[in-house]
Amino acid sequence: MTITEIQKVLRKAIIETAKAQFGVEIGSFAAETPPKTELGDIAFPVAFELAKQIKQATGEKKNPREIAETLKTALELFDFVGKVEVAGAGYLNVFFDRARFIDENAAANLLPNAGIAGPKVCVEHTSVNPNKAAHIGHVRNSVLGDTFQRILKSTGKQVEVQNYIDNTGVQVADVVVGFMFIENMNILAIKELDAHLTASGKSFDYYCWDLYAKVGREYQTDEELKAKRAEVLHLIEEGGNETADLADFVATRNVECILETMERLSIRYDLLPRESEILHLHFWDKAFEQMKQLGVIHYESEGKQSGCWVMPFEEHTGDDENEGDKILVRSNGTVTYTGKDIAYQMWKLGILGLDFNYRHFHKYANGQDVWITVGPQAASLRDAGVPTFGGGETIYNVIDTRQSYPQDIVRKGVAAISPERGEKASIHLAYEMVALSPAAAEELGFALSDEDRKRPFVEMSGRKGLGVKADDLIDRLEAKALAEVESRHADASDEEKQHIAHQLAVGALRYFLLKFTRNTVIVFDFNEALSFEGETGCFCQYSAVRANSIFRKLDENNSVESSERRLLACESSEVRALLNSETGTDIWSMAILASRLDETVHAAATANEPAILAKYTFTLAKAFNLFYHNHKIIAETDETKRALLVVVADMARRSLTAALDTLGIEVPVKM
RNA sequence: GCACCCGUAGCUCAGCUGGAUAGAGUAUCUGACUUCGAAUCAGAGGGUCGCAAGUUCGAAUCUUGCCGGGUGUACCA
Repeated sequence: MTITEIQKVLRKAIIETAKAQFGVEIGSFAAETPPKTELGDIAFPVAFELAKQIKQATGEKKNPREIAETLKTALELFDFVGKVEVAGAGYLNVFFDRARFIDENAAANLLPNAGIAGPKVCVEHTSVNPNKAAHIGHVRNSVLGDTFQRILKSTGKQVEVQNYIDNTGVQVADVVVGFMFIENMNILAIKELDAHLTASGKSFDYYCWDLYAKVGREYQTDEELKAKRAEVLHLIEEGGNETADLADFVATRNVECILETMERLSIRYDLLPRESEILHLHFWDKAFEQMKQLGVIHYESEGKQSGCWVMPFEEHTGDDENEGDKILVRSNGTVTYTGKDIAYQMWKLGILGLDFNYRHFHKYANGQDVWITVGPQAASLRDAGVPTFGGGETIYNVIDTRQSYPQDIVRKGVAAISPERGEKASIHLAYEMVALSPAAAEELGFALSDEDRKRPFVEMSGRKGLGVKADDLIDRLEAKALAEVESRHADASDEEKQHIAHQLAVGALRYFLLKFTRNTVIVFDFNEALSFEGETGCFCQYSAVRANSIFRKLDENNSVESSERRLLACESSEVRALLNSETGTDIWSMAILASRLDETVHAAATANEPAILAKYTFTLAKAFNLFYHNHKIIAETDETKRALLVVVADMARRSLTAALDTLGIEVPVKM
């Protein structure tokens, strides 16, 4: 039995006993992990709550300890329970039958549900405007989304990963304005430039990064240029003209660059839905129709919002008469972003009644395919082995917390159309931004105002060109890791050294972004981000590498065969005695910690919080480091003890490897 | 104005639906490589959990009010 299963059985027993003995119905109650193994494996502080309820129901005053004693007797009947202790004022501390538990879990799958295709869910993340290179703030989004997606898969969900491409928005328009009216380039010239950049080892998205910032600066003084923006935007939205073609090329090239950047971090997608198709396939019209029919939207014929279609949004009341309303269609007849997003979310949930057309976009090195949406003219491409996209049972949108308000409106809009799915089907996975300390911003060569310098942090801005570009940071991490690998494994081939350096860089960056909980603003610090010591991905990888190294040695010596490991499986009195000794408790605490992976992954999925898994992984790595320091596994002369150490070390390394894998971090062969 | 988030060790952060002595990393100081590799390990110092009330067997956690910081609040996307 796994811990989760044991917990379930114990809970049920407590509820039944409480009912039978005290006549009280207790609903949910906490099960916690005691602070130390010496205090037990699962603790239930349930007696306090029961005492209260008994008093309410019968007027009888019972001591929590007394209640706990009664429950203890009931729990001790289970054969997987070693003993139960009543501690403190009424804690119920359950100790497992250690030998039995290890016997059952030693060879078990640590993530029993992984790979089982349950209901389909959609996770949207990244969604970087395709007009520049990705910076570290975008990477936080992608790493969070990708890790969360992996967590969901580990709990048995079928996951579709989407990266929304806003290829017809103002941000793309800005860069297009830059190309057309500052650089005076047409699409041919841009293609030439692209080829030239590629040949000289530079990238298109970096060029756009600078150009975008330049356009932003020019706008401040050049009103004429700013006027071009609306013009260009309109042409892009409309499609079928030279400007739109140019924009499409620019956006697509940036998408390719961003996908490459993300692939460096083992982040991949299944689908790239584009805004251009949402427009051209008239998703909004369909949603609009439904909203009108259902009466969740109404036409304003007078007042400030005269001529607009608005959706009431009661939660947000203010002084303004129309504060509670959200405009979806402007008085000039065009639809707002919120309106388009409602239609898009409906598609994701499979309730729009329209679908995109699709084209194969790219095959990743690992064989995974990524598809992109295409317009109506390519309808014939639909049936050529195209997978089914959208229609998720639940949809997760990884979007930074500053978008909470618009996200809330979109979710309520969708809920108004589909009350049966309600607001629960759509989850905003909000996270705080990655900002720069004023010092770091100046270190990057940015002139700050006196006011900015006094602030706790300054936010990154693509528009201003202020930010740490993802590829730059990965490059720095790889270079630093390579130097370290070089100093330790000078004899390895260059290819191998680079591969290891790459794995370490990915581990460092992913862990760095995951160790903070979502609602913590990360004030970016180069020293911390580039560190390989302490609470880092590298630390966790090191622990796993050492574990593998021990097992490699074991195999070489051939001293411990798998059969010998199974020796432990017989619950001999020897093993029992050992496990209940003081060193045994130490070994046991390693085993039980390694067994908490599944529980932790579920907790992370339920709380929508990948940091929970990251913290666990670090704790596990740390515990294993200590474990192999305290216990000499290969050199252990007592055969029984050695077998036990091997089994437990194996549990730890498999758990650690699986945890790292779920975080998207690989274990190098050496480091 | 209103809404949401944050305030925990010098610094950066955890702390699960209230529970056991509030924990990590880092920095500082002191130890440990003839041992399964020291990107490691051990030890030490370091806390009025922003402030004040309240709820109760029990509060870093829940409620209220203050103080300080952040982010939103468009016929922008």
